[in-house]
Amino acid sequence: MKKAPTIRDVAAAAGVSVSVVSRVLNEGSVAVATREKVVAAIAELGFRPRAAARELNGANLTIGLVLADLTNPFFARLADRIVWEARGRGVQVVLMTTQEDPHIEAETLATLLDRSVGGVIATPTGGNIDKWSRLQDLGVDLVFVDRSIAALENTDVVSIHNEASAASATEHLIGLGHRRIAVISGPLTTSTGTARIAGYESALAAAGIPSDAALIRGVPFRGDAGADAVAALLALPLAERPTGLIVANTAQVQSSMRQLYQMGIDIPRELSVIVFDDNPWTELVSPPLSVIRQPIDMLARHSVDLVLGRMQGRLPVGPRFIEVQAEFVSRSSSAAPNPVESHV
Amino acid sequence: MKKAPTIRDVAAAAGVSVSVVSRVLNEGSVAVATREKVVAAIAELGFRPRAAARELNGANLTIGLVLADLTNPFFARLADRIVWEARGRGVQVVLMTTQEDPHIEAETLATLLDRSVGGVIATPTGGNIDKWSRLQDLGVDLVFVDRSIAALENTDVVSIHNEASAASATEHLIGLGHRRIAVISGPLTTSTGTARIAGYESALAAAGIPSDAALIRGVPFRGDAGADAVAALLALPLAERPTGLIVANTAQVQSSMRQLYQMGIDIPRELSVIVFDDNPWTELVSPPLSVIRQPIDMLARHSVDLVLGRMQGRLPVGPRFIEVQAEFVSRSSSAAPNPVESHV
DNA sequence: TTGTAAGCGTTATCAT
DNA sequence: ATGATAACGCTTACAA
Repeated sequence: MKKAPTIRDVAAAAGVSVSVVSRVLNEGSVAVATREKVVAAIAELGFRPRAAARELNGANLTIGLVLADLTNPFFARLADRIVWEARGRGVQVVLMTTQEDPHIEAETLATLLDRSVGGVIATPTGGNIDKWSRLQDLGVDLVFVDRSIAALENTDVVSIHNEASAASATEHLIGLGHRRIAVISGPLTTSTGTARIAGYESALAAAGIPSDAALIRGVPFRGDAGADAVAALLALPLAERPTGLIVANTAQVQSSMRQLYQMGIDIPRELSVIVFDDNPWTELVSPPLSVIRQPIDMLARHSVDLVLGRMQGRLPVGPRFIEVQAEFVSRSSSAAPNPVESHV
Repeated sequence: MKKAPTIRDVAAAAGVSVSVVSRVLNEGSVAVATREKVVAAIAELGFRPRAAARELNGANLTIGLVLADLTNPFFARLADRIVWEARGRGVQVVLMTTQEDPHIEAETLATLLDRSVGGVIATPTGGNIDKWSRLQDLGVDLVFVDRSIAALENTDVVSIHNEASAASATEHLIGLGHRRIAVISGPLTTSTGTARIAGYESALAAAGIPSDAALIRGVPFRGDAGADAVAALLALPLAERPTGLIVANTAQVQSSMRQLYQMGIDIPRELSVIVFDDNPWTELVSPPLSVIRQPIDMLARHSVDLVLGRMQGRLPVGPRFIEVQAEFVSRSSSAAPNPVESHV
C-alpha cells in the first residue's frame, strides 16, 4: 500500500513549481519545453490529480444521477447511456435511487450536496419542490429527464414529446376502428401522467369520440397498480368495456401484461394493446407488442450535454425544454376491434 | 446562490472551537452540555460536512460500482439493490460501466483511484489483472460480485453457486429424459463460463452421459452470440441435435430466445429450454420459461457488507468467498423430449 | 512564463 | 474536555 504521488512530487521531478504543473493539468499557459518536462514527469510517476482536492476548490467533475427505480428497464437503460455519455466527457456519475419515495429523495438531495456535485440529472418524484429549488440556489445545475415539476419553471427538462406520443398511439387505435380506448398511466400528479393522458384525450376529441372517465386510469408507478387497473377495466359491463388499451408508462406494463395473461385475454382479438417503451422483451412475448419507442440515447445525450453545459456556464440563461420524438412501432398486439364485441 | 455553512460557522455559533464540532460529528468525547449546544447550532445553520474535505483527510464513504452493462437486467437489478443497501449504510455509490471492454475497465479503475473511493464492487471483464491488483495495493478494498478472476486469489468474491446451479438445471433435463443437452454460456475465460459449464458436465457425467463438445458453447456476452449459437446448434444433423438447451447467462437469453422464435422452434416439444436468471418477463413469454433464479438481494447485501467491513477493517484477513444458493424455478419451457425426435 | 503563498473545509496532533 | 494549529492535495491570485 504505497502512497500516490502528489502534484508536488511531479513539480520536484520536473524541476518546476507546483503552479506550473497545475497549469499543465488545466488550460494554463506554459512554455512548450516546460510543458514537455512536466508531462514526462507526470507519466513517469503515474500521477493523477485527486478529485477531492479539486472539489475543495470549487471544481467539479461529478454529476449526480437521481433515478426512481433501476428495476424499471427504461431507467436502467437510461442510466446505462448517461453513464456512457458522461464517461466520454470525463465526468463521473454518482447514482442514487429514490424508489419513487419523496422521503428518500429528500435524503438523496442532501447527500448530493455533501458530495458537492456540480450538476444533477433527475427523474423527480414530484415532491420536494422546496428542496430541489434550494439545490439550485446552492449553485447546483439541475436537469430533469423524462419527468418534470411544473412549479420549477426555471429548470431544464429533457423528455419525449409526451402528448404527441400518447396521441399517436391513440390515433393508431382509432384508425383501426376502436371507439372505446382505455389508458393506464402514471398519477395525474406527475408530468408524464398528465401529458400522456392529455394527448390521449386530444386524439379522442379530434376524432369526435367522447372521453369516458372510467377508461382513464392514472395510477401509481410502483406495486401492482397496472394489474389492478387492467382488472378493473375488464370488469366493466360488456358495453362499456374497452376494445383498446394503452399502457402509457413502462413501470406499469409488466404487471398489466401479467394480468392480461392471467385473465386469458386474447390479444388483439379481445383487446388491442399498445405499451410505452420498447424493452427487448416486448417482441418476445406473444403476440409481440406494439410500442411507443423512446429514443433513450437521445435523452441521455441531451441531459448530459445540458448539465455539463450549465456547469461550464456556456449556455444562455433561461430554462431549456428539449423534447425528442418517440416512435410508434406497430407489431401484432393491435388490430381492428372484433366486430361482434365492439358493437354495443 | 448562497454559500453553505462550514464547520467554523458552527463553532462560532456554538461558542466552541472547530475541534469540538468535529468530535461531535465523529465519535469523539464531548461534554453533554457542549454537545447539545453544538448539535443545536448544526441544526440551526443546517450544516452538513463536505465530503471532499473529509476525503482529503483519508476518510471515505464512497464505493465504486463497476458493472459490465446496465442493459442486462441482471446487472440493473443488482445495481438497484446495491445502491439501496449502500444508502441504508450512509455510503454513496459511484457507478461505472465497462460494456465488457477491458480498455474501458482500465480507464474506469484509474478514475476510481482519483475519486479515492474506499472500496469497489465489481463484475470484472477478466482482463486488467495487474490494474486490479494495483488498486488493491493502493489500499482500495475490492469485492468481485457474480464473476471473479482466478489469478486474484486474494480478493473477496460473492456469487451464486455456479457449478451447482448449472448442474441442477442439467439434472432437471436429464430427469425429464433428455440425453442430448446443449449449453450456452459465457466465454471459458470467465469464471461464470467455466464454472457453469463444469457443473453441466459433472451432471452429465454423474448420469453416465458422454459430453459432446459440439453442444457446449462458450460465447461472448455482448452482441448476438447467443442467437448465433442457437442457430448453430439447431443446424446440427437431426441425430446430433440437442433436445434440451440451457442458456446459462442472462446476457445471452434475450438473443437466444429471439432466435428460437424466429426459427419457429416449438418449445418445449422440439426443444426444452432453461435460462439463467429470472427476469420479470420470463413468465410473460410463451411458454413461460423455466429459470435459475439468482437471489440478487443477497448478492447485493453481501457485497456491500463485505466492502464496508473491509473498509472499516473489522474483518479478518484472508479472502472471503461467499456463495449463495440459486433456485430452480420450473415453468413450461421444459418437458420430456418428444419421443419421435429424441430417438436417434 | 514561472514561483510563492494563501486558501478550500475537515480531521488529527498536540498542548492546555 | 477543549482549543490552536498543522496537515491533506490542489487551485489561484499575486509577485517576480
